[in-house]
Amino acid sequence: MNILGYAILGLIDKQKITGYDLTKIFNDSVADFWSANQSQIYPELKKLVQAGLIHYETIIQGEVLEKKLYSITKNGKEELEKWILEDEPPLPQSKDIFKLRIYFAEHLGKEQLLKKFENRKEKCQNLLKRYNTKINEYQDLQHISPEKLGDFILLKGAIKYLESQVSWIDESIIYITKYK
Amino acid sequence: MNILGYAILGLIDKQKITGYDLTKIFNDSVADFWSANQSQIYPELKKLVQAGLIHYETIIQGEVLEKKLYSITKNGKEELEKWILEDEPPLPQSKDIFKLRIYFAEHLGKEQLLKKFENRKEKCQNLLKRYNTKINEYQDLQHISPEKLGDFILLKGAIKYLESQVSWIDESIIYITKYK
DNA sequence: TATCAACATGTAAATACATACATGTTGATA
DNA sequence: TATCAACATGTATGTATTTACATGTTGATA
Repeated sequence: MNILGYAILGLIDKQKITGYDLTKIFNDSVADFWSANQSQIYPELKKLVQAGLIHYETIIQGEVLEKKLYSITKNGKEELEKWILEDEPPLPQSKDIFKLRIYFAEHLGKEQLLKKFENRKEKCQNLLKRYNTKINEYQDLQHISPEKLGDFILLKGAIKYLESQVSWIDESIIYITKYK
Repeated sequence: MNILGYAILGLIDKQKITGYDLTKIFNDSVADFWSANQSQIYPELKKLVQAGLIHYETIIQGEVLEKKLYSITKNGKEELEKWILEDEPPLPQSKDIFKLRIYFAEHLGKEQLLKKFENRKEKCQNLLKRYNTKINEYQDLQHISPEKLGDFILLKGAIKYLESQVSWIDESIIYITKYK
């Protein structure tokens, strides 16, 4: 089974959910460490049902609109837990077009280079703002519920990452200004 | 044209190079922001030749071993520069199995969770050691050559990222110890 | 009551990527 | 001189992912 399958399994395990809402989650809340298109999700859900790891009940929304509410099976829960306990793979490699272009910075003038960094900084700060809003919901750190601890730690990680990016960008702008 | 094509174009532009050495570069020096398998590279080189963006001379190594030394064409250089100047896409999304599993931390015991973080920390520190060795080659910051500025800045970025990761992990270990 | 964004579920086609297969040479060293 | 890691170039197959297509409902609001 592929990783997306486990990701979906884990999300369904947290709560009964539709394919549509799964899609939103992959584009919002978990986008920082996993993502998937809607066109991947529906087929994957089908596979998981066939494998007996999840099942669904059909809900009628309004007059006729059918939506499928998925939940995890005992078998699915077992598979999920087995997978979570597996050894971790090597550090992931990310692909970053911006950095790739910076690697070819010989072709860029000083101003063009600075502009690219300023632009990147803005993007980081926008995302940072969103994440900071989110983390304010976790005021009561002392009594954080066990099932929210992972979410909180990951959000902290995303924020730390973005902050380090911004600090790197500021530093880089100084280097470029001085030495380019 | 896909991004790998531009990546290869840019690398060839820096120096005449073989497919074999390109492969090594994608697994070593630029792996932090781009990567590619050997099975992608050879077909891509063929496409770039067909598109007239690169060409090659055949070199004989030893008695009979033929290797193809690629260089960029005028046309290729133009395409490359056009691409480098393009607007930057949104912040890249990376996929991280470790973080995905942490998101499902309800299923992990305290010790298991701590072990995963310790393991991650070790991996970060190993890579950090390699990068720190690398950056020591750039002592003469004052007179850094313009074509090395990008490399240096990116290496700095990779190090900053790993350091922030390690700091995040340490912080997380404290949270887990306290609140799990 | 018309409009429209959000809700809801899927498929098709193309591209990108990883893993494995396949073959042979060179050069160092034991 | 036998061995073996590194050099060197490719192809085949399967999987993962993206982009686009395709259709219809619901509920808010103008």
